[in-house]
Amino acid sequence: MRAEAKTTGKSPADLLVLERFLPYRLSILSNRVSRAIATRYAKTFNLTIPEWRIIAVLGRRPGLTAKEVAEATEMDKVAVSRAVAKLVSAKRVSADVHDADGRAQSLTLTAQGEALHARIAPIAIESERRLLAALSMTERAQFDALIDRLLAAARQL
Amino acid sequence: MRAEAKTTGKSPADLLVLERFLPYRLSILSNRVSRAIATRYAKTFNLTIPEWRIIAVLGRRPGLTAKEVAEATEMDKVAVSRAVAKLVSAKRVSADVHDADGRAQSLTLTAQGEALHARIAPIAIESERRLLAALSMTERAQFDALIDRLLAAARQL
DNA sequence: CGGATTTAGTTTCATTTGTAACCAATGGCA
DNA sequence: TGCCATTGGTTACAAATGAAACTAAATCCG
Repeated sequence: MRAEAKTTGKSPADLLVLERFLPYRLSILSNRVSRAIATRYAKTFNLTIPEWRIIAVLGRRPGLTAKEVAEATEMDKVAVSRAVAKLVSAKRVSADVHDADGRAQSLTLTAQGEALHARIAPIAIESERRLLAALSMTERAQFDALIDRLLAAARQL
Repeated sequence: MRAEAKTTGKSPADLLVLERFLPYRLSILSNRVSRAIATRYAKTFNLTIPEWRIIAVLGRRPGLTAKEVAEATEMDKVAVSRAVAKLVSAKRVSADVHDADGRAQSLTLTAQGEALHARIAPIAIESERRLLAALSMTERAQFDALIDRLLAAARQL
């Protein structure tokens, strides 16, 4: 077979434009959003994103173990361990030995943690609302559904 | 989209469900996709994501300076500096003093870099295609447009 | 010109993050 | 029982990342 021209004449399949490449775009979008939110929480509450996630999940589901928190937040267990340690030492979360398993710990928000949760939840909702203000209601629903599908697809990449 | 039943005492505005929180979902999606792709490139080509981005952008736009690369890839200049250093020492990129500015460098792919680019581009396109296989053509277009809008919105968060 | 200011890129140092090894409690199961 | 593989969680170490200080070249402007 005849060799193709060296630098020109790329076939469409080979044309990679970073700015249009979905994984790249997702990364940029996620970073922009996360950074905006993270700096806000860091300044106001001295809270990192992993800590924030743990507060959020314990707020709705008290008594989870570290492992369950890891599953619920999709963080790995080391990250959870570290964030929990900080939260415990800040008296925002209490860790009690689990009834049925001496290794596991039952994690719950302390009163302080509850108070914090009550303050951050509305802010989170508000941030999301501000971002989504760029879309109509129908578009939001569409987007949400599409993200769901992609999340599932991405699981088995 | 389903209406939330008010079964807890909390008002809707305060109800934060991590799994449905868009910034969280975006982060998870982006991570899954990036991780899948990154491990593949790491194994096959010994290439990190920042390096990969630089190769991608120089492939289409040779002669950019580090600063321009930073802008094009949305990475900060430190990250670019480090990745470029690795690429240069691996002889994948060459950095020549810029004609008009002695501080700047003109970055181009070497022959090796070109060859690498020619190999990774189709793989990238293919990965993206596999992910997007979960969506119909119309949905892809929709999604893409929505991401564009959110990217713009996220810029001024 | 020539000093002050800005800009391109690098280096340094502190933090964060990821991987693997580790410890201790548990659950099989012979 | 008692041994061994498994599991929940932590620790240790290495690599990646980010912020700020730094070098050197360019620009501004008297």
